[in-house]
Amino acid sequence: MPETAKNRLTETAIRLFTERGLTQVGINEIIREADVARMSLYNNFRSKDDLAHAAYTMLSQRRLDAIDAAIKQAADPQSAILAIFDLAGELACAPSFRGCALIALAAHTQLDQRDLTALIRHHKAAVRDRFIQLAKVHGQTDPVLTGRQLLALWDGALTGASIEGDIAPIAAARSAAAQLLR
Amino acid sequence: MPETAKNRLTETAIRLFTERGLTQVGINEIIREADVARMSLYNNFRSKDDLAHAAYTMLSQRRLDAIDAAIKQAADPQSAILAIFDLAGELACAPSFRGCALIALAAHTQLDQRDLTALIRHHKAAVRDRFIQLAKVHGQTDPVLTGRQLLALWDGALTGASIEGDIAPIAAARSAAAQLLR
DNA sequence: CACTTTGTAGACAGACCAGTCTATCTATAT
DNA sequence: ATATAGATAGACTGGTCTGTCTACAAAGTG
Repeated sequence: MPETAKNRLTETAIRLFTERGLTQVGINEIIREADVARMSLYNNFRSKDDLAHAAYTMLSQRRLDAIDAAIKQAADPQSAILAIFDLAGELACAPSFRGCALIALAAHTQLDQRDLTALIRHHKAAVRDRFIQLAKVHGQTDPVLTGRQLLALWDGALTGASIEGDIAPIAAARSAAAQLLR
Repeated sequence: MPETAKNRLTETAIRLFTERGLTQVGINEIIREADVARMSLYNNFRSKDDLAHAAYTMLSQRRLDAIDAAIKQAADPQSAILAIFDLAGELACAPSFRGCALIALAAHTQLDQRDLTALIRHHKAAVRDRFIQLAKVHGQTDPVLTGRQLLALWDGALTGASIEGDIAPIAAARSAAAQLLR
């Protein structure tokens, strides 16, 4: 990936938005941190929301890629599901961890920001579909229900770990996932 | 409760902060909706953060009171836990439902707002303690772990319902709670 | 009546915000 | 050599934000 102004902007936006949230980061800070001129932002993106859409899209894709990589490495569906929760544990170990950035984004978006709302829904649906698929292969009688249960545990684990500043909620959610698969 | 300016401010702040989040509501809107003069805010509260602290404290207490009422009405620990998830379902039916206001607050607070951060932690610890107590009375071998699992389901349920605009995540979390208690 | 409390209306300061515009610079490709 | 495309710095507009200040009004209490 070349070091273009556009890429520096997107990467910086991902980092700052993840750390503090969409509405708590101004474009002045973004262009300063990205070491880019103000007009380079508006030549590459229509608006701050447009940059946010690009940044959160990339963020979502990377998170899904990490989940898919964890699934691929696992020997069976059950260990794949547990590996996904281990991934949450790794994320939570970063000092700047502030929970799931997409959940935080949901708390920052207004109802009229349809594109961002759709992005959040799409991301959560994608994670849910992976859980459902794994539950199905694992032989659950109602894989859709189990998938939804696992997603609730996942979201609750990341949220709880962020609030408490501890990975105990993730460990608990992981064990609950294992119990649900028995 | 008398109709003082202070009470109108607190109630209005609770409503607006719950609907849109701390940083998305300005004091101009609050004083307009509360039908109160600007100085009545600053005569009763030191700052916007001070008003927020009062509003979210009351909000947290009301949520805990509702949980305690649901517990009291239930015949046994298991049905008490399920009743708490039914409470989530009722909350999610409100047209202005936007998920757990304390989780949203966590997404809006900066690291230097210690009072608000402590309030969020305290609230989640209080909910967790109720789950732990119920798990204990229900005879779980590791009630602290079960309590943490139930809290993760609760947080994930409210978050999921808010994002999807549907109570399916709450129903799934409720069924997962029932499974964990078996 | 005098005094205090509580509230009101609105101007104002100082900071920050997103987004526009201009003028200049630089590299590359023709 | 020149044209083009991308980048830069920074002024500027119009708006919003929190918080302060002043001057005034109503209402209860001694």
